[in-house]
Amino acid sequence: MSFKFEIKKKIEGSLARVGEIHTPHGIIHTPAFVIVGTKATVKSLTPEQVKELGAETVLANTYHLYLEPGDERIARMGGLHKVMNWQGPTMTDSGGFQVFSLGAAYGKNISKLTKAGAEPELLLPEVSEELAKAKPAQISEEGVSFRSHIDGSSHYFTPKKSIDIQHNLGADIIVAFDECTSPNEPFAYQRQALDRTHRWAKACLAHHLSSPQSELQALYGVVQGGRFEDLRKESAQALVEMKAEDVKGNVRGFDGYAIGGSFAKEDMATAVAWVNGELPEDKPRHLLGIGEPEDLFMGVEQGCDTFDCVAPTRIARNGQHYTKTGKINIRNLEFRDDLGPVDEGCECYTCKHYTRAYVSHLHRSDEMLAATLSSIHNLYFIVNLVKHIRQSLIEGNFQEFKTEFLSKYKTK
RNA sequence: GCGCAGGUGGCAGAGCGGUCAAUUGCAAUAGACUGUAAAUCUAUCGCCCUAUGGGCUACGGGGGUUCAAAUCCCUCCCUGCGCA
Repeated sequence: MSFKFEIKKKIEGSLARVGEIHTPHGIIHTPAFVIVGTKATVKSLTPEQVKELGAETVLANTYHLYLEPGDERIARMGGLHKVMNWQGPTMTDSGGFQVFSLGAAYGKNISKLTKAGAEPELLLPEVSEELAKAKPAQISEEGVSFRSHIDGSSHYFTPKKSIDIQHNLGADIIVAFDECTSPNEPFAYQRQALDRTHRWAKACLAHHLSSPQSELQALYGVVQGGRFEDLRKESAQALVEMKAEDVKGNVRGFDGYAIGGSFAKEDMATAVAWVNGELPEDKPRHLLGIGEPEDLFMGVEQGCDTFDCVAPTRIARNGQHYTKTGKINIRNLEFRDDLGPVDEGCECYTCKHYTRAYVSHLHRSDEMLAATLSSIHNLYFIVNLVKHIRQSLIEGNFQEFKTEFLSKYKTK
């Protein structure tokens, strides 16, 4: 197995560490931000642009690629790296998040993160059976039935199926099929969902190790448990204990762990800390779907090695840009005649060559280049923020860097 | 000059006697977005106020009919098309 995690430096009195994840397609220098390219493309960017802005790893999605163009077709085309023309490390998500976004969260105002003091109606249990039926994802004990968001056709995912798809896709790091629950679900449901996620994790591990692909691809288990300390810790422990025999007869566990779930923002740091306190030090930890600057500092501090998030590219397409002083929406009137760069002092391609006024114009006129230039900037900002965090850990001035950055960076 | 069709909020374009400060789209002004149902979604969008209510000014100009007119009539101005 060519996958390896090396810790280069541990930070005293903290869960944070600096490391390297070795994959068949290169090294991920951790802490690292993984760029999301759901449908085997980072929206609006070529792989050359992705590489140039400093990204090492790209994450694609099982559910989306299974539907279109089909994982078997991707395999026939030569696999994810080949079709994308991306030579670096890759990950695929399992479709577990779609269990949530197309299931419990469907049609509701809930997402990966819930605002502090979320609306009371979100805390109410599902009342309408009709509404429940309208959801494209329905969970059963064995798996999840989906209706395609593209054409409405029915599909069924099981742990085994998710792993098969991810084997066909061929990413360096793949993820166990899990149920991402809503933070508003009560303990009893979280308990039940967690047991199910664990059974699925076990099935994923066994199926993965029974395939020769396990020599080439690493599998991460996903910790769930909602906002409950005992469930979170139990989840981490349960996954760590899971073992199965691989094709060569070696008994193996997960190659790494991912932390999943939808959080109330104020709960996230504690949940991550609970989990990482339980996970073994020598395995990489990925924090799924998290990536705002303040969250990245938190995640690193609490012992996470990698992160992925759609925010940099999604908000870029909607005109919003990271700057050292907080996010700005370039479409706003105040930037229409602003001849400065998007973020003063930024070394990205966009900031080196274009003005706020021009980027604003591109967004106002819905030009395709708007998405490209803005995504380059935002991805550069976040990828390099995490690189900077890594450097500060190496140099021993993480706290100083964090304090300085966050004192200037305004969140609303 | 004659005939026909039109002139409605920044633009396009509904409405054709009361339920119209006026459908809708675009533009505009903000906001949201955290394992991508997302190049998406939401709000506001005549003026003023003691604002889940009230007042004022408005559908080319002017004048009428009517309890009531963006909607009907007269007239003037303007635009497009056709014919001279």
